[in-house]
Amino acid sequence: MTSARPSGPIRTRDAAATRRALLAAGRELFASEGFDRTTVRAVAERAGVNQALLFRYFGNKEGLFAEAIRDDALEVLEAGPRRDLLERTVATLFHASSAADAEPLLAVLRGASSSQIGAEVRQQLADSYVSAFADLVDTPDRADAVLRAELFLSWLLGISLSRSADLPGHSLDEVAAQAHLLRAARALLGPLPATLATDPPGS
Amino acid sequence: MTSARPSGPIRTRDAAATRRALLAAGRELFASEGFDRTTVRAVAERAGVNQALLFRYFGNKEGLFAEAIRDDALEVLEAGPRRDLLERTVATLFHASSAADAEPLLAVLRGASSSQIGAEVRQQLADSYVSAFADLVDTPDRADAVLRAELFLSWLLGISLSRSADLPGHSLDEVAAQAHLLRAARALLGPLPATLATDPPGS
DNA sequence: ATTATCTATAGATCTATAGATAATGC
DNA sequence: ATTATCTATAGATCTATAGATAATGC
Repeated sequence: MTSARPSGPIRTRDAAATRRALLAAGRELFASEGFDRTTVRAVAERAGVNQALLFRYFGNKEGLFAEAIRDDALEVLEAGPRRDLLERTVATLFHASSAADAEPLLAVLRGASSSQIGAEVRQQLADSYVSAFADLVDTPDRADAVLRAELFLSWLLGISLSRSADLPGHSLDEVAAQAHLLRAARALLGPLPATLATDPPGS
Repeated sequence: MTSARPSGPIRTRDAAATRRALLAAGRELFASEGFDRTTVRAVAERAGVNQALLFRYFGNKEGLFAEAIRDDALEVLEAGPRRDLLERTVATLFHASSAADAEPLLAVLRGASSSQIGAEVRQQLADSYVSAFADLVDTPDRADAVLRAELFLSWLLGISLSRSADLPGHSLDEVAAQAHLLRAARALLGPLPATLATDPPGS
């Protein structure tokens, strides 16, 4: 018998391990390739299991996607105090290559390319992020706060796509990019400048 | 607009008109569906021509895509003074539904989902936009200006995707969204605030 | 006996091509 | 005669399923 290893031998009958391997492989591929360009055979191959098992355990490709992004897509959201959410999210997005932590977030974002895939789960996750970002906006107008948060989430989506496609912007100074993104995000989510605010600057 | 055929049916032998119809149909579908989810049969059907003609005139699907986005993708860039580029681009993006003017821009952006499709043409167009946006940045550091412009283009991509998918953000107040986007874009592309600006390197 | 895994393949696309048909030009 | 258009289909995927095989539990 082989001694137990971290990623474990999959051939041995172990339904739970097979499920986990498929979920992990799915998350990786969905994050880097998007839903459409990820094939079930590629997921199964990466997981080291027969592709028929994907259907046995998840019904279909969309079932795997939904479960893969549901599991821990809120990880970033709950990885620290809400105060640091902006900085933490940006850092996660830009460090996707070094750590696998961003995969659920990326998978959610990239799933957006396929309009009807995992709609309810994806919508729910996107709403969670939008709601959390909206909480950072200091305004009594909730609709406005949500609008700004949605614009920010769109930005994260665009950046993640640009980096995985070969559009410009994937190979540049990441530290500077983070700084610029954070600065603009604060302008987006922060208080309106006095010239645009409803009441004029009193002092 | 969906089936507007200028002069008579396409059945009449007219290679030029057939080409134009395929290009127009391709632009529309590539803009709204992206490259992957657009089928050659759907393009041909929308153009009202036999699908075999697409291959006759453009070689393959990618050939159609490349020619479709090359034709007038720089339209927005050249539709007015560079001074107004930011405002004009944002307005074009948000008014995509009312006018077909944004289709080339959207097609370029959405083509980003498929990493290798029309790579050279797409890269060239993206570079044109990035370069134009970078020109708006008032800094002697060209690399930094390009970086900021790339982040902005990524934002446009994310917004266009969010609006065509069912992610949140597609049905909200567009006037307010434009205002927020412009404000944050100015923070991104504009001069750095004094607190963050450092001494010029090597001064 | 149960069920995790594997083999083999159906069925549905989708891109692309070969060759037939038919409308124009000479 | 040339060539734009159409028919029919090849060939390559890809998702999904039915049923065989083999490892575990009772």
